[in-house]
Amino acid sequence: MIGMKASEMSRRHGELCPLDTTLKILDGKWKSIILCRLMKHEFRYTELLRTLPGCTRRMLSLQLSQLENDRIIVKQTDTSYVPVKTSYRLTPAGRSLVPIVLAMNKWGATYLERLIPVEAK
Amino acid sequence: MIGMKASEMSRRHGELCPLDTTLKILDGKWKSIILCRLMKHEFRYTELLRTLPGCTRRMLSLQLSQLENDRIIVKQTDTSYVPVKTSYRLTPAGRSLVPIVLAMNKWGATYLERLIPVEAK
DNA sequence: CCGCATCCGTGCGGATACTG
DNA sequence: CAGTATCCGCACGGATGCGG
Repeated sequence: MIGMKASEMSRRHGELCPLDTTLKILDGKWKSIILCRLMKHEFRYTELLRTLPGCTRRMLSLQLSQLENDRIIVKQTDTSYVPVKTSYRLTPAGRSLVPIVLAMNKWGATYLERLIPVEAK
Repeated sequence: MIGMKASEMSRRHGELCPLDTTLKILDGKWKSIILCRLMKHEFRYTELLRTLPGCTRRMLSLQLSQLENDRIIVKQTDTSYVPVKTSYRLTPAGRSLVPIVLAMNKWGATYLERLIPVEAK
């Protein structure tokens, strides 16, 4: 089950569930925030790393390669430089996910606001 | 970190991230499908269990109690019966999540369709 | 009918060191 | 600069049994 694509993972309930496919794609400690970065513009690897305090190179590589396997982002490697320059940007599929990510972010913000009075009592 | 509410969990990147709050609420093997069931109508515990092939009582209880802690669903207990009758339904917060769940489901379906030609080659 | 307690395997993510 | 390799702790979820 390791290294499997999200599209192959969503048969957990017997049938293939599109909702779980989407959730699986977003599942990973740094994926959501990486998508938030990449929806602004493309990023270099180290540049991206610097915007993610607490994220190790290992984790960044893992999350990026999973997003790449799921065709949400693409890596571009420019070998005409030494050391090599790589950059990451959203694919069409990745861009089509942006409105949903924004909707989830907005829902979460409202949820947290509404929750404060409940938590405080 | 165990038994923590989703609202308390989303500080992983230092700042509180509403997007991660939303993802955390949906994070759990059976939560998405439970929400799919409860958006139709309320369910009894065992009735719900029968619609989730492969889900154990332990897992159903776990997922339900987490959704309850996050104020997405409410449990109603009718003690006038023996054995006790319990049922679960969406809260206002839970109902407000439905459009997003539907959007994710739709996005996932389109994603899987588009992927088939890519995977096949 | 509706759970909770316990034990346990597996995989995620942290820490650290190494490389083209 | 942009990764990979290895080791490891811990939480998630499966299996099973008990209880109000």
